[in-house]
Amino acid sequence: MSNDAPNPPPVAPKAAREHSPLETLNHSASHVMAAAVKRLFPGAKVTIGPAIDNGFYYDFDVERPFTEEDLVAIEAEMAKDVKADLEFQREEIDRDQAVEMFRGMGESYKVEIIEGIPAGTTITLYRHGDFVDLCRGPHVDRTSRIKAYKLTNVAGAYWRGDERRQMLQRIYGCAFTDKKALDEHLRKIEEAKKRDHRRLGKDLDLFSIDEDIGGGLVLWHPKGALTRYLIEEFWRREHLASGYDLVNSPHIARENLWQTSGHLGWYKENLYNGMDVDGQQYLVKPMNCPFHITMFKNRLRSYRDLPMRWAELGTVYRYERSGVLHGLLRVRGFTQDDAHLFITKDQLNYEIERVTRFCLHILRSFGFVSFKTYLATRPAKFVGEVPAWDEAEAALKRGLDAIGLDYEMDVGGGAFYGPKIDLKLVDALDREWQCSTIQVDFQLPERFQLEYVAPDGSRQRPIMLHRALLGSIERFFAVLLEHYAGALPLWIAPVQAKVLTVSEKSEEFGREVEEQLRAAGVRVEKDLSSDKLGAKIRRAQLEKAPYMLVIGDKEVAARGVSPRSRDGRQAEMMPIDAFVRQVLDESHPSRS
RNA sequence: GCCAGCGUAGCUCAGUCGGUAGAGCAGCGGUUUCGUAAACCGCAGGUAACGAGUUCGAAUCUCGUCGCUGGCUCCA
Repeated sequence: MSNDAPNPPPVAPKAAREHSPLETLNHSASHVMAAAVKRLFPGAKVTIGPAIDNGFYYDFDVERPFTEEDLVAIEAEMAKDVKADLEFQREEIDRDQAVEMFRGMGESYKVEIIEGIPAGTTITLYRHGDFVDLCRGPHVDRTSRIKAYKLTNVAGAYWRGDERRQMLQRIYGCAFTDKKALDEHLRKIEEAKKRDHRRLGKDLDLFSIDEDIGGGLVLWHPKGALTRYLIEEFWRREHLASGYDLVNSPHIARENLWQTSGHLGWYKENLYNGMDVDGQQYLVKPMNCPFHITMFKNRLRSYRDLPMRWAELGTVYRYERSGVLHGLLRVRGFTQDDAHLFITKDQLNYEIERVTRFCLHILRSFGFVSFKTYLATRPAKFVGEVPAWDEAEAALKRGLDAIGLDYEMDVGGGAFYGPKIDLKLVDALDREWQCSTIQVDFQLPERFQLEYVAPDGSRQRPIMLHRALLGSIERFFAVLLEHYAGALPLWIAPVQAKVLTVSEKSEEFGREVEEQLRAAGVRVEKDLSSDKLGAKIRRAQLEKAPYMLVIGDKEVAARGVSPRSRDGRQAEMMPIDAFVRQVLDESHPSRS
């Protein structure tokens, strides 16, 4: 295994955060939009309107929600400002004056924002035409810079992201310096739609979510289940080879356990109602850790036993609010590729580095090459002692540094029980996906009074690391589908080769080829229908079969196969066993 | 959960002003036996998500419920 070999940094170091020209343009476009909205809806109150990853938005407090027609009208109204080529003027103003001014305008949200800024601070305003907005800037110099833009959708959003506060109406849009760039952006959105794992799941017959089963509960169809099996087999093999032990735990446990673990307190909103078993309350598990911990406590542990690395593909159930469910990416029942490491304090550094390397190895095996790493630190609400937190954060930092992984700080983003490393995958469309997480936990060893016997005979408390590499099989599968647009790598493709007969005359040999391939361990299907070859190819192509084996008179005569790959490449005719060798040879994880 | 939009055949979608449901693909049966992205003919398939209301009459208008989609909040 190459787990411990140093790996090159997967991503280039990121420059300090600053405003890109496109961000500035988008931000300016949001001002132009706000101006248009104020003209069309004089009663609307403005709030905030930043540039975001792929565009901008602006939140308004309005009498009634915007409609699609409103968006068209607002877009047209914006054109007036763009055409008028207005200048963006920066102004500085005293804080108290600013409060006065916005109060006079009836812009109560702006007043609230400014009142949150310390007294005596100079406030900057940006003005174009008659519209003035509290804003740090920067902006483009003139409205005519906004050559191409589109308002894409409207959505509700809470003021300051707080669901107890006013629901505002958010309009999303995007702006570009020319029409071509806008069209390119819209094309990308179309491309993303084609890759949507929900679409692919249906088209490729991989999985479904049925309302009769329940939202967020996944049915894995034969082909999806086969790929899942292949992923899991690989995962188990790699874990065993990497010093993990595999464990298994049940789906429910007595309420007591969740009382001790603390889930009944701080995780209550995600728990399903319990069930009565012989007068005892049982709960469906939302996490696997208490089971592994209980296993740890099953006997007295020695420092010689540590580190213990226990891994389980553990299926958990968590209540998620109906509005957040999304295909396989956000579900209510899912299988975590979980593991818990019980270690001594001295082992913390090494184990963090080791598990991070292992994580990269696993992810790279699936063909991901680009990652974004975040070090999430102590949140406002936390348990434990500050020195212990600092120590754990330092250990995580050292682990990342030792590997040479570039990372960003996610200040206050840690779990309440410990800091963590979040590793996000960057996919073929440059989107980030949260899958892997490596967390230090001081809390549970404490709550469960975990102990091991140290060399001096004293009882010591171990530290726990929680980690999931793929995150959940469901989410990871979705990311794989979107990354590969459904064309899964050969080693996890549910069907590796499809036998396509040209006519009935080649049917017998077609069956023979299928049987031979299957017997040799190739995942194969046949299409003996009376359709013409073109139709069979088309079907196999849409099914994203890696190899198509056309069987016609020539192949029958030569007792060979002519593989066509899904990228359209046509190989020379070869004997069946040569093709088998080729498939088996190519069917492996990406080298990492 | 909240805001908005949507829900018509397995899938993708039409359906005028409220007048009693339609296409393509898929499925099934037949014909065809064909060489690299869709052969032809036929058949079947719908309590219009569900429930109530308005109306002589509802896929169409109204209300409620459920579900989905895009966001918000939360997150593997």
